Amino acid sequence: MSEPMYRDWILDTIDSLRSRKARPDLERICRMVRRRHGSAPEQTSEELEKLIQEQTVLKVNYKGSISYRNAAKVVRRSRKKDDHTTKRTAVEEANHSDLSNGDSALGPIDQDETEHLENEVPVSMETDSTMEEEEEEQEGADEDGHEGSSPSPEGEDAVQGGSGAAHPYSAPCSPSGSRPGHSPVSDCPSTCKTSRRSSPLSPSSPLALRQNDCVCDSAFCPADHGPSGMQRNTGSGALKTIVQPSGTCPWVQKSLVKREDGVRMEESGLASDQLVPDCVDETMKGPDRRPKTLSFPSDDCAKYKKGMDVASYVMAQDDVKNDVKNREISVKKETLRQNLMLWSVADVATYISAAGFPEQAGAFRTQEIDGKSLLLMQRSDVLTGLSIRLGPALKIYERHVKVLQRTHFLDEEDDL
DNA sequence: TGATGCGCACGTT
DNA sequence: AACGTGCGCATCA
Repeated sequence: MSEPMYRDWILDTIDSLRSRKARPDLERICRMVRRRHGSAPEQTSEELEKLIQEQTVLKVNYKGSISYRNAAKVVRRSRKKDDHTTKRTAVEEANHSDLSNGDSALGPIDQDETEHLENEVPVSMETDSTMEEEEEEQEGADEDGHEGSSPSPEGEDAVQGGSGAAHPYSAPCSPSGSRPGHSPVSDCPSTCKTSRRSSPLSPSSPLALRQNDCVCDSAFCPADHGPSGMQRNTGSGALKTIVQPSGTCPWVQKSLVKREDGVRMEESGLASDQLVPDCVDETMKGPDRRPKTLSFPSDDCAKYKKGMDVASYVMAQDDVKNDVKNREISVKKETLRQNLMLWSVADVATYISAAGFPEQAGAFRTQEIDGKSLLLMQRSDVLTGLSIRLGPALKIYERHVKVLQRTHFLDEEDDL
């Protein structure tokens, strides 16, 4: 994790640049940090990368160039409707929903966020891995996309859109299939159903939260998998949020669940639809997006479309989704059980941030809450012991802490 | 010369 | 219409 001091410097710098309407790019950030604090650009760059991995800072490709966003300040423009979340499993909710918190909205992750980032393309680490490809290649899921797969030529260039092209990325993204080799940063156009991509992330991965929803959820693979980022693309413009994986997360094991019917689901129990960092997203996107989250094989999709009205189609998807979710959850639970005790303070903070509470993640970090501590936390600890606002605290406790604890302890009981 | 301020255009919601 | 973003230019130190 990055040092708190650097985090503050960088976030302040990003805020400062934004306030003066200057693009918060690497060059400006490094320059300002050096000027203000005397820190070497290389060091700043390094710390910035860490922040990106922690999702404290979002790296986005906006109008053709890379920009950095203060995740805590990314505001979602539209609120998602809560009802959408109703059907989700507790786990899912935990993961997604909250994202919505006002601030969180910002959270890079949540879908909303992503939405609002519209034009931004998430850039994953230097190279973005494309998630799209993953779909196809998936089997190998891990490897592919991740390590840096390809530089993202288009990623940035693509963006070239600077021209204002409305959707610079659209092309690339589009049908994921369209571009086989593509750029690492692929975006999925809205057309891409989110569901399609399976994410390499492990369900438990905090980061995972964000990704999904995005339409393109890219798989964001934390650490182990190299740069996988979450990408989201709004149909419209091409926004990709980039979330970078953090190298340290234990949860990285990926899990892809493949259904018999061939549908690949994201394992993350976390939400299939949620995010993102993207992302970024917010976890939940509007209702309209939900359907996308689940991907059906094209045939099935066609069937549904033919025989059902939209509502039925959506419901059917939910059913399928739930079914898949249950499977995913079991996988997730195992992963969680194994990893939660191993989560470091940074992992917990990343999780909280990824869940849509970047501002509150710092409190967990400050109080040095690691996986073990998280399991011991009581409601009052979260509500009053972290000095965070009540609203976010309640959401964090009910949707995340409690869920994680429950999942963890239930598993233990099962083992006994 | 570099930092900063800000009008304005653009894109999305 | 409101809002976020950032280019491009003017101004300041």
